[in-house]
Order: sequence, then structure tokens, then C-alpha cells
Amino acid sequence: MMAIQYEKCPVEIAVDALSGKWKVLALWYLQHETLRFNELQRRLPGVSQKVLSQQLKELEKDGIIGRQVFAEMPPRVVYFMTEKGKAMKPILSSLFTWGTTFKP
Amino acid sequence: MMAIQYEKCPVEIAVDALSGKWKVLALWYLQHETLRFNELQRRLPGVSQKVLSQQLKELEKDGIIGRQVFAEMPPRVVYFMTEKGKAMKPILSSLFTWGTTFKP
DNA sequence: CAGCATCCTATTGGATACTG
DNA sequence: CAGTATCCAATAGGATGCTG
Repeated sequence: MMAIQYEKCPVEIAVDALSGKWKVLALWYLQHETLRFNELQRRLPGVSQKVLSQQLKELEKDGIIGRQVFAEMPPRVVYFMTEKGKAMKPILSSLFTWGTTFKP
Repeated sequence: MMAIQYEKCPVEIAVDALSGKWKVLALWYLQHETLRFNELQRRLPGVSQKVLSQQLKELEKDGIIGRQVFAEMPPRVVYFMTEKGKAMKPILSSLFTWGTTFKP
């Protein structure tokens, strides 16, 4: 695989960080709430555990969300937006506005 | 294939309309200019003709861009944003802002 | 020039079963 | 509860060649 030689445009950087079927929607629900894994999964009807955990891991790696583990039994893990993630709120709300305006 | 039973959230509607590797970037370049097929392709290094024409067709079908054909030789085809597409400008600029802020 | 058709590969995501 | 591991199907996208 060849490394990409040209400088990526900022739009591409944001698009790449959000690529994945459930990422934007997950962020939408994490905007105002800290949520556990299961709570998030219930809000995304159709997502499998594998894919949800995978996409959350990518968002975490990109610094967009954080993850906190409580050493309890049964285990509790919560996800929340970082500052870098909160900076995406204008993206989320403009998507929402457009979707609301042009809903079929 | 089963039809989806629940009402899609507006965010999903917008995300679906933009899903496709090159759509957002193509819209970015169509924001202020009307562009020919080749001009667009040159601005998206790496896209194949097949995929570009396919994604433009989807954007057209969704009413986000328009397409005008000039009966000339050689043929000229231009693409431009519709009003529905122009309503996406806040999405594009918020993506750009985030990408600029958190560029690696 | 602006594409379509064909073929092929890589990636994504879903189903299922299992675990600390 | 919050995942992993494995397997599989569907889709997206790239390469190439051809055409009005």
C-alpha cells in the first residue's frame, strides 16, 4: 500500500474521522449525555456489538470520545465526548438542520 | 430485503445523502463554482471515472446537485449545486473548521 | 469529453458463539 | 455487562477497455 503523498484538505480529515456507518449517530447521542455501551447500542437499532465496539474504539483513538471503566461487578463502562468531540457539535447540528428541512 | 420500520432521525437522512467516499469533497468544490466532469475529477485525486460518475448521479438523484448538458462537440457537461445542495454549506464549513482546528 | 460496461479486490458490517 | 473471536455476505470502489 502506497502512502498518500499530497496534503489532505481539512474537509477530508473531518470526513475520514466520521467515516463508519454508526459514528455520527453515536456522537449525536453522546452530545449531552455520558452513556454506557448498552445504552448506546439501544439507541442505534441494528448495530452489532462488534461494529459498535469497533467504531467506538476508532473514535476514542482519534480523541473524539473518551472511555471510562468502573471496576465493578457487573462491569460498567461509559463513553463521553472529549473537547475535540464537542468541537464537532456544529457539524452534528448542521446535519440535523439539513435533515429536518429536507426530510422526505 | 426488509423495509426499515422506524422513522429515521434527521441526522441519519443527511448522513445517508453524503455517504460515499467522494461526495462531500465534490460538494466542497462545487460550492462556489460550476464545474465540468473533468474539472471535478482533477480536483479529486484518486477517484475513478466510474465512481465519480456514480456518486454524482446519486447526488443528482437526491436533488443536491444539478447537471446540464451542452449539445456540443466535444460534449460539455456541467455540475452545480441546487438550493437543496446550497443548504449543505453549513455542514461543509463546519467540517472544514473542525478539520482545520485538529489537523495533525 | 464524458461517460458506460466489465471484472476484480478490499473493506465494511452483520450473525453467532463465547468470556472475564 | 461489555466486550472478543470467527466466519460470512454485501457493498464500495479501483483498473481497464470501449463509445457517441
